[in-house]
Amino acid sequence: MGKKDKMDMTKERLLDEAEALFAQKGFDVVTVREITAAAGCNLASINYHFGNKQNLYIEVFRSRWLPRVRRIHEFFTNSLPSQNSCSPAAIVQALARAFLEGPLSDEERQRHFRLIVKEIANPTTAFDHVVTEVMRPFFKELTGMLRSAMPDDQGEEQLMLNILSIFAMVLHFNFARAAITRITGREYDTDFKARLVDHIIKFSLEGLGTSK
Amino acid sequence: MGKKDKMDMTKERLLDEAEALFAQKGFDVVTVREITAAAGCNLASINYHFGNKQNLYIEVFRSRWLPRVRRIHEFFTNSLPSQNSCSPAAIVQALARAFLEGPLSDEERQRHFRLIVKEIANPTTAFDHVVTEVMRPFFKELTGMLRSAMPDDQGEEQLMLNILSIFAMVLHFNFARAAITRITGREYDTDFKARLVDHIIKFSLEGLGTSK
DNA sequence: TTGACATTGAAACAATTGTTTGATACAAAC
DNA sequence: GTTTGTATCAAACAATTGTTTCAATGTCAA
Repeated sequence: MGKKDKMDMTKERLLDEAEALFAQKGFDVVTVREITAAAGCNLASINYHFGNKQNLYIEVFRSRWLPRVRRIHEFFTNSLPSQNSCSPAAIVQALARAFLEGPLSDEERQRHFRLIVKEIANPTTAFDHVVTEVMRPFFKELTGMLRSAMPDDQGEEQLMLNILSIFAMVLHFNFARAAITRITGREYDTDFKARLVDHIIKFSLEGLGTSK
Repeated sequence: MGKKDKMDMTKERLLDEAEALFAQKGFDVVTVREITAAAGCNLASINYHFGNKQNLYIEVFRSRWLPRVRRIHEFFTNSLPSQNSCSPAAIVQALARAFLEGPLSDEERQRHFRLIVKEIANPTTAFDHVVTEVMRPFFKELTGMLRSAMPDDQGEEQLMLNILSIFAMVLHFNFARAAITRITGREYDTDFKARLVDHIIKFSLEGLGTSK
């Protein structure tokens, strides 16, 4: 095994373990000792490969989060019946499915949403990249699609609120797992998750007010 | 001014400033030096009055968060047209109004939701109290009300998901302020907030599927 | 006024944090 | 085989953390 490979392996392991821990506990709670121990490498390796802890965090978003959301977007686009002029129902369904049962594994999805929810709660510099590179463009794309799809033309603000509401539910049911389980007594088993997807799609569609 | 008053003042100030800071930054990021400085008292006062930092956090929930959610609940009950057998629309409207334009000031509300969202994201022992004392009972009450109010009797699970979805939106639009502003470019001014209340009520009602 | 008690204050404490250092191991280039 | 450069390692670093200590202060009861 070449030296280059070994270095890459360490770097990749660090990114993987760091993302998992950051998503689970948040940036400040996780220690570099925790990450390096999980990655099975030396304490100094984070500073060697990434400069400092903050840069590692940024790099997690750049090399893990962004590619993943691009995969989701691709899945969404491919799920649409036709490239332009779909029904609102088709758009919402493709959207919810892409995020909830798209290309991500269950563990991946949980990591993905927990990470971004922490950023939404307390935005850091990482959020700037995410907003400008992914969120704002995707948001514009969606409003454009929905505007031409909705029968009665709603205002820009109404469209915006509708999309935000759909994302609100997708985010909520993913990041509030533990709480929902404790409040309702319902476990997040395969059954319940499938039920959730159906519910979110149905609730969102009705919420749009175009399902009738 | 008596000694007792002064002591109470310090304790109250500590609780106020602690809640504001915990809501803003989260438990681990906030330092006891930050809190005591904001409260204008000595570094040791937290340990003197509350034993340790963790107890202060618990006490914030007991003496600030719980009373506030009881006020909201009272507001909700009083807003209902009649004590039993209301329409789903009336229930949802009273619910959303109680949380979004109820007895809480705007700043209070933001603190309130940011605090509980952090607990939902990463539950501590404080969450146990909240779940058993407030959430689960309120949840049961709501399902009971809605069950008898809904025309077609939906399953327990369906009712549960509907209520969770409403809370998902209430929580989301309160805690994701900064993110929403950055994504959409829309400020959280009086206008927008009023618009939000209307939207959440409408979206939720449609989502319930009983507005037709 | 005196003594007991509760609160505040400044300083120090031990533990943990992210980061830096210099030695070591090792693969590729000459 | 020597040199060069990179990655890893144990150890130490300076800074910050929550907590403790003990003297000083002020209040109320006797």
